[in-house]
Amino acid sequence: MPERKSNSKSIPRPAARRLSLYLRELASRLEQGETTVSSKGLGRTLGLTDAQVRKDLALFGQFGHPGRGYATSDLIDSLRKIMGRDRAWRVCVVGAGNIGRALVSYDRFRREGFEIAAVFDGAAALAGSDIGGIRIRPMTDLAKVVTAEKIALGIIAVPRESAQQVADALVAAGVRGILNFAPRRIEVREGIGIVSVDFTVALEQLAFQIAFGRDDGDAASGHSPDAEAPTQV
Amino acid sequence: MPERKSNSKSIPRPAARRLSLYLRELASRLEQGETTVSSKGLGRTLGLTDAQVRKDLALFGQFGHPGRGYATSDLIDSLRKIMGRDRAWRVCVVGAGNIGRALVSYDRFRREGFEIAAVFDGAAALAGSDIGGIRIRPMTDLAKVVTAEKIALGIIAVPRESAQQVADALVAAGVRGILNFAPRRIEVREGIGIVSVDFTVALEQLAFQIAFGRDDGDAASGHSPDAEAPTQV
DNA sequence: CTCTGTGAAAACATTCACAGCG
DNA sequence: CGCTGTGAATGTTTTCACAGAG
Repeated sequence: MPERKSNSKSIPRPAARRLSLYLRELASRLEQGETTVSSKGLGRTLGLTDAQVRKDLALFGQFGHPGRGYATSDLIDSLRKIMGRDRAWRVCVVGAGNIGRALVSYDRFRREGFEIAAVFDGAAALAGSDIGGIRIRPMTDLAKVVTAEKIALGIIAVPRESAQQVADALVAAGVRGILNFAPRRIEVREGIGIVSVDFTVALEQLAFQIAFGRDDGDAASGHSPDAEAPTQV
Repeated sequence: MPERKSNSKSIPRPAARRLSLYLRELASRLEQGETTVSSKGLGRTLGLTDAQVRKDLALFGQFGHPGRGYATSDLIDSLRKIMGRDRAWRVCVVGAGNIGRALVSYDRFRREGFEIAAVFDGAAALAGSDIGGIRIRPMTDLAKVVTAEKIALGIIAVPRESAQQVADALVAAGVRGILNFAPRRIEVREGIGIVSVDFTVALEQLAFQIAFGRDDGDAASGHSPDAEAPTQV
């Protein structure tokens, strides 16, 4: 087996998750007018130690100012860049059922730079109708539209049975990553990103916390990137 | 600070996540008629090593048969019991917007033993209307209904701004755990379960995988239990 | 020979603790 | 001082590797 190319420094998996939390919290703080934050303050509201926050940020460079903390706005800019959030992502949703429709109507995606550029559904009956002004297209148009609209990410909101097949079609059409809401593991070839969210698993983790009496508070996490050699939720 | 009571043996946090995956995969295999599974076979389809699977299961007892593997049906029963899935859970949804409506219509919850017994929304305008036959009730009825309907879990599907307040109301009403879809960390007192799912964070993890070129495939995970001394997604 | 359960080793992640900057 | 960045220490999770059961 060939050596796996290890990007730059290789980011601890748990750290990658936390980066999103930092970004979300920082945006909130900037809105509150906090122009500067300390690792202690950030860790406090996220339930992490100050050392943890500093270690995570230090993975990508030196963003802080000794004695002063981090400049909120600058740190946001840096993190956005690191996470690929410094540009808009064009997204398509496959499946116009309950979940698909809710996602298409979820305004936050657009505000955060994830623009839903197309919606597909296999049911001929739905083709031509629309969700909040976005037309539902037949699956047969997928490859054509993904290319024409420069769509980089696909969201799977179809039943379990057709999920892998849809994933294959998305990858063949050229998307670079998939967010999967179907309750099964999706396999994609190396180089394609994958994150899964399973609502039932999320509720089950909750039941487990209660039934088993976990006392630690961190842990399960509702979506999981289940990539090439994956774990998934 | 007092010693934290450690339940039974204390389950590795990542293992708790995987338990849900085992259960989901096992159910699928039983349906296919596979009456027996090996740690290797299970690990294979979930992207885990066989040793990992055995270690996880061994945390709770001895379920396997050397030379033979695990009896699918028995293992499912054991895992269901361990995870608190051997009984029905009554759930309420707070927020009748896009996400709330999609969740109420998500049939899989009921099939898996999570029954949505009530839906609440703060907007007076919605009170009285219904979603798939379930009446939307005003927030003022929350405590009364949670008690009367013996609701144990609450799902938060309201905007960020009111999420913590709704969480407090749910806990005060007596729920034992909360599944949060609002994009912020929710604080609950010790003993109350919490898992969060943030769609934007899920997409962001995907963007990160692509932008940063992560090559490992496991990692981020879309929902996170952000309990008392939490981490959250 | 197949496959589990499990100590022991290795890998990984978090926390500590402190030098050094402003 | 307050606060960052970081090696060293500690704690946790995964993998290895094998004894023993069927």
